[in-house]
Amino acid sequence: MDFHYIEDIVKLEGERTTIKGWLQNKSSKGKIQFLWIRDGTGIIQGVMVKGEVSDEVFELYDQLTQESSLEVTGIVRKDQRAPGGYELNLSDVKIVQIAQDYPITPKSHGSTFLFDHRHLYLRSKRPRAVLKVRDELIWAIRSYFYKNNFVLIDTPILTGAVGETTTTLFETEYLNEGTAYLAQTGQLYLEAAIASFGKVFCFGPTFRAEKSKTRRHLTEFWMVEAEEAFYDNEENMDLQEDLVVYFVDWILEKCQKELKELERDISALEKVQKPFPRISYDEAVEKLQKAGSDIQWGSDFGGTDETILTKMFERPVFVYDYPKVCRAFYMKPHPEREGVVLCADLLAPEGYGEIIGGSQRNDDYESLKKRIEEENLPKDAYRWYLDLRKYGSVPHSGFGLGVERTVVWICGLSHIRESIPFPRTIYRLYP
RNA sequence: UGGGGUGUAGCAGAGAGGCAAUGCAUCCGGUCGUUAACCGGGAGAUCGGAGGUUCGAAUCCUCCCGCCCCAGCCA
Repeated sequence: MDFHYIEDIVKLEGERTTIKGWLQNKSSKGKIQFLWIRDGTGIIQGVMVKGEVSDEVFELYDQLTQESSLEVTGIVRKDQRAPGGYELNLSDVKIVQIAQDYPITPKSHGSTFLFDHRHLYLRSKRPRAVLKVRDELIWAIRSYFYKNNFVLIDTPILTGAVGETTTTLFETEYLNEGTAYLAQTGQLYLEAAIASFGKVFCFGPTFRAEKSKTRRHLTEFWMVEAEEAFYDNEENMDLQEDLVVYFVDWILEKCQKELKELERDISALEKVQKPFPRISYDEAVEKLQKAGSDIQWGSDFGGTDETILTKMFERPVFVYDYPKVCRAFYMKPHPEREGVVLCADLLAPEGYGEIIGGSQRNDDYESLKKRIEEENLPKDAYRWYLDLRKYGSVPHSGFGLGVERTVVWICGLSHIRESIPFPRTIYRLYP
C-alpha cells in the first residue's frame, strides 16, 4: 500500500508518510494552517507553515471544505500541542474530491436534522463512538457463546404464522404460499435445534410492526437468543448473568476511549459483577407499590415502573416468576403456583430497564397444546413446534437479549435510535 | 391509538399585535500553534400550509401537514 493508517502513526515518527481520508475541519492562523484528517482509524492534525511548503500547496487550503476527501503527505512529528501527541508536517496535499456545503457543521443540531442526515451523521464523533461499542458488544457476545460451546443456528427471517403471541407483524406476499411474516423471534426454531446441539444461539434482526413511539422501540432491531437443553430457570439466569458480566468486562477493556467520548460514568459499569440480585415478581410489585406506583398484581411493568425499580439497584436485577397472563404461551407453568410461569427478565440498572427476557419452556405436550388453543393461535402453524414435545422432550430454557437496548445502557444513551446505524422507527424508513 | 408540545435563513435560535435580533456555516479581508480559534466586513427569511380577525399578524382564532416528547405494546 502507498499509504498508512492514522492508528499506526506512533510507529512512523520521523518518517515521511501518506494518509488518505476526509477533512474533518480546518483552521488558518494566517501563516500557519491546520487540517484535521480522519481516516476511519483515527484523526490526525496536519500542519502547513508558509515558506516550509510550496506556495502551490499552501494555497490549496483555501479550496478545502469540511468533509472533502484528500491524500496528504508529510513527516510524522511528535508535538505536545497536537491532539493525540502526533502531527503531520505536510509537504503535499492531493484533493480527491471537494465536498460542497456539507450540512452537518461543527455546531449544535436537532435530532430530526441529524437523523434525516444519518448517512452523513455516521461520520461524527458521537455516532462513531456508539457504533464502535455496538461492534465490540457483538464480538463479545459471539465470543462468549463460542467459548461456551454454543452452536450458531441461523433462524429464518421469513416465517409462517408462528411467533410469540399476536403482536403485530410485518406482512409480505410469499410467492404462491400466501402471506409470510417477518420474524419477531428465532426462539421456536432454536428449540428445535437443541435436540441436535444441546446449546444453541441465533443472532439476527427481528421485526415488530407495533406503532410504538417511545425512546425504547424500533420496528427493526437485533436480538441474540440462546436456548439450552436441560437448563432450568435458575440455571438460565446463571448463564445470563455470566454473559452480561463477560461483555461488560470486554467493553470496559476495549472501549475506554469511546465511553469517555460519550461521557459515560464508567464506575457504574464497573459495578456490574456477580451475583445479580434476584427478586420475584411478587416482591417487585410490593417494592413498586411502596415507592408510590399504582401497579396491581397481574399486570406487566410499565416503562416508569422499570425505571423506579432499577434505580433501587446498582447491578442488573432479575425479576422472576411473572403471572401467566402477561407472559407468552410457551413458558412453563410454575409447579406449585397456579397462574405463575417460570421466567425471568433482566433489568439494567440506573433506570435503563429490560434488556433480557427469558424463561423455562413448557416441555409438556398436552399442557402446551392447551395453551396454544387458549391463545387462539393457528394450530397448524404450531404443529411442528408441538412435535418437539413428542420426540424426546426435555426440560429446557432460553432467553433473548436486545442488542440496541444493551447498547443504550452501556453507552448511557437517552434514545434507542442512536444505538443502530440506520434506525427504523414508526416514522422513519430513510435513509 | 390517546395526552402534551413544537414548526422563524443551510443549521441553531430570539421576537408573544407596529422596521424579523444573534451565533455557526457560506463569501471577502486580517492574524505564526489551533483544539467547536479569533478580529473586521458582506450576502442570505414571502416566519410549515390554507383560511379568518385587525388600520396593521411570525405573534390572536380555525382547519390541515410535519416533527418531538410521554403513555400503551415490547427487546
